[in-house]
Amino acid sequence: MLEAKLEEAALLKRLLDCTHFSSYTNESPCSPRLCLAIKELVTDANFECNEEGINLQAMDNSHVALVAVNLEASGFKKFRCDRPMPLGVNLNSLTKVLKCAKDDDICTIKATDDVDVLNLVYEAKNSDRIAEYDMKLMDIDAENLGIPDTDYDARVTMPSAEFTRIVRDLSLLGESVRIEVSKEGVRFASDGEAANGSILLKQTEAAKEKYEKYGKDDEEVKDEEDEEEEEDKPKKKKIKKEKVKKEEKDGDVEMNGDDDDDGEFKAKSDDEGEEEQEEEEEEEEEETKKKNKKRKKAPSKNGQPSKKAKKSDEVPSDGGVYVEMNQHVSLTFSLKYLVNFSKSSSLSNTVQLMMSNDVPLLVSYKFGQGVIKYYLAPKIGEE
Amino acid sequence: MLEAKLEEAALLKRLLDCTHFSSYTNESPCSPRLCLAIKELVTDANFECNEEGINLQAMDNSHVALVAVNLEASGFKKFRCDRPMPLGVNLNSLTKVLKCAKDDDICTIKATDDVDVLNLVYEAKNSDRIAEYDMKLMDIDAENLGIPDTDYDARVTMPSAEFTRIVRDLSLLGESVRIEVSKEGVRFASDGEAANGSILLKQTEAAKEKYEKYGKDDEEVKDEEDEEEEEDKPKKKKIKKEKVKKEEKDGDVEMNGDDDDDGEFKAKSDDEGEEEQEEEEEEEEEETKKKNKKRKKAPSKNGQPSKKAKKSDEVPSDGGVYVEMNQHVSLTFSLKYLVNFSKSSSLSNTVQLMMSNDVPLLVSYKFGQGVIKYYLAPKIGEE
DNA sequence: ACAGGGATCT
DNA sequence: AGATCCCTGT
Repeated sequence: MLEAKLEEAALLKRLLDCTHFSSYTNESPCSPRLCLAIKELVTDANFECNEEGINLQAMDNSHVALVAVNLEASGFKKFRCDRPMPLGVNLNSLTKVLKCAKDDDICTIKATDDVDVLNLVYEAKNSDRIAEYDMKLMDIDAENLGIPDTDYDARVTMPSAEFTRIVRDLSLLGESVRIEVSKEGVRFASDGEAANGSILLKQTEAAKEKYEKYGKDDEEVKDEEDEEEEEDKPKKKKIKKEKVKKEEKDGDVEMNGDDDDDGEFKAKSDDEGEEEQEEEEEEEEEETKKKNKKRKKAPSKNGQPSKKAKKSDEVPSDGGVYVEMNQHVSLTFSLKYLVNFSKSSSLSNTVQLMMSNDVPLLVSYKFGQGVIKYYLAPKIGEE
Repeated sequence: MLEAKLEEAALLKRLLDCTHFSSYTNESPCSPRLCLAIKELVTDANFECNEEGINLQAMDNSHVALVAVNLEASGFKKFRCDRPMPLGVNLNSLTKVLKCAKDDDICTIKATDDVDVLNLVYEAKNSDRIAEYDMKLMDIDAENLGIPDTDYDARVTMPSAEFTRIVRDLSLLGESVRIEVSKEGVRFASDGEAANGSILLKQTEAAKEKYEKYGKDDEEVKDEEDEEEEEDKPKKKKIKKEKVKKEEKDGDVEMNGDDDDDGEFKAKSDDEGEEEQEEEEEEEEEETKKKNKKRKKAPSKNGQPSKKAKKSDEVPSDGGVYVEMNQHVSLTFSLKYLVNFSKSSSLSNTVQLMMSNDVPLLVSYKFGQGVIKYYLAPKIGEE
């Protein structure tokens, strides 16, 4: 059976907003015909549960975008999953049920081995209210969506709010955006009927320092866990750039630091998982203000203020932009999807864009309990 | 070609809010049927650019109201316009493009001589972000809207916030307002189904002193420009009040200090027009904190604080009311337009109402970089 | 505390 | 497409 307890129901609620994007992206007056095109980008999804946590993968109905969420077992206040089980969830139903939770409720989800029902319990912090819901589950073909496993040629790390702002702005003008990473920085450009727009973000030194280790925390954490490569870290950091440029393999590992489901890292992951649990408790203590997660008390330079009570990010949002690239990339994407993706800024102050020419864009938000990744196929042969 | 750089994009954004008023003035619950009546008061406008600055004139679609904006070249951080050129702008498009600017961006607009595209560049203060937009221009018949060139019998100078409040309040009751200037002050009265309202503003001594020279700076500046009537100035100032009362002609000139394009006053206008430009600059100068440019150093007594970095006004808003009149006037206007006009309170703390019986009202807001003037025909034979 | 803008729902 | 509600910014 599965039993997972979350300190705050808010996380699930926000996560579902980010997954179950169905918005009427009618910001494109240029193409009102598209406004109704999306309706529901994702309606059903399998929540794959195992002892390491919960993974969700779903492809939008038009098979252009893919969303993958990973919640680590350590991100829960309590997590137990005796055997792998897929929970076939209708996102509309889950959205409704989650609306019945208050943001600060303690939320426990349970499923028995016959996985035909998901049990959700919302408990007020002071325990004077307990709400319980049973949601029917469905049988979804666990078509394992081939997550593209690419070595990206460019990675952009930037404040999620800025990304949100950019795609929202450009969606006022046109329906697609060309993202171009070059030595001068990253450029977002869109052509519309009324106007064309182009935004160039230059890398800042501050951002470079701040984000240099971002996305490689996994390693650090790992290292820390391993406890033996402490002295290695600094080295790694220093050569990181070179790695990206020279060692495709290692560079990619770093670039893909977010990858969760790769076999070869499994062993290590296991360790992490258990440790993380401990950390979790630690965290709670740390989270004096929020539900943030910063697991290890790593040589954390990301001592983040965690402004509101909403975002649980490790990096302040006032960020600046950090660009890493092996080669110039230029890709065109549908803005309506990116606008949807950018709703994840409620989960993290930082976003990473990973790109290589002619392969899907990866938009990744790391948050305290895991990571949400979006993949979007580029438009091809577009003007 | 045209190249104009503004210290803050916010000015343009606010200006467009004031020009492109399309609001559903549904503040009138009394007449919900009117809510949809306006939709778009002004959709397109020509931005007339020449070496002296930028002028915009537009009439609302129902030809009842007219808006005229003058931005002085001196109000820009940089301004260059090699030859006069009209930029035919769709205000909807410009609104969208301006939404893509952050308020504190440095904004540069450029147009080449073929004026088919307006180029807007938004540069973050720290230059790590540069956004560039190209907006298509259109060909608009430069129907030179006959701006009424009246000698006004009454002028009311008051805090713009108070005017905003009054028209908003009265718009809750009825759809028109009678504005009456008499010796006791200025009265705003509206009759509605639910209630009638009447607001009397009496002139205050403080306001008299404060505003005595407001709107007449033009003259001073003019004199300065002319450079030869220096000795005349003090004289003029002293008799100013008398002028208003005795010499209709001269009084009007003063009262009409803002008029820009009048045929018969052209000769005089010419002087005045140029003068105004200078005054503008004066005003800006006073705004020591903003993007001022102050060319001439006038004997400025309006050393005004200019609170925030937003409003660029020469007079504090805590104002009081100053009334000048040659004769009693009483006129009735549509409140929905006045409510729209009053949005310009974001540009200036002070507003001037100029009236004569049976001619359009002139509502004028002067701000650091120029002036925005609204003309509204009175309702006639109304109850 | 109020106003404006954005997002969601009908 | 319009109206209402919520959130953010001033």
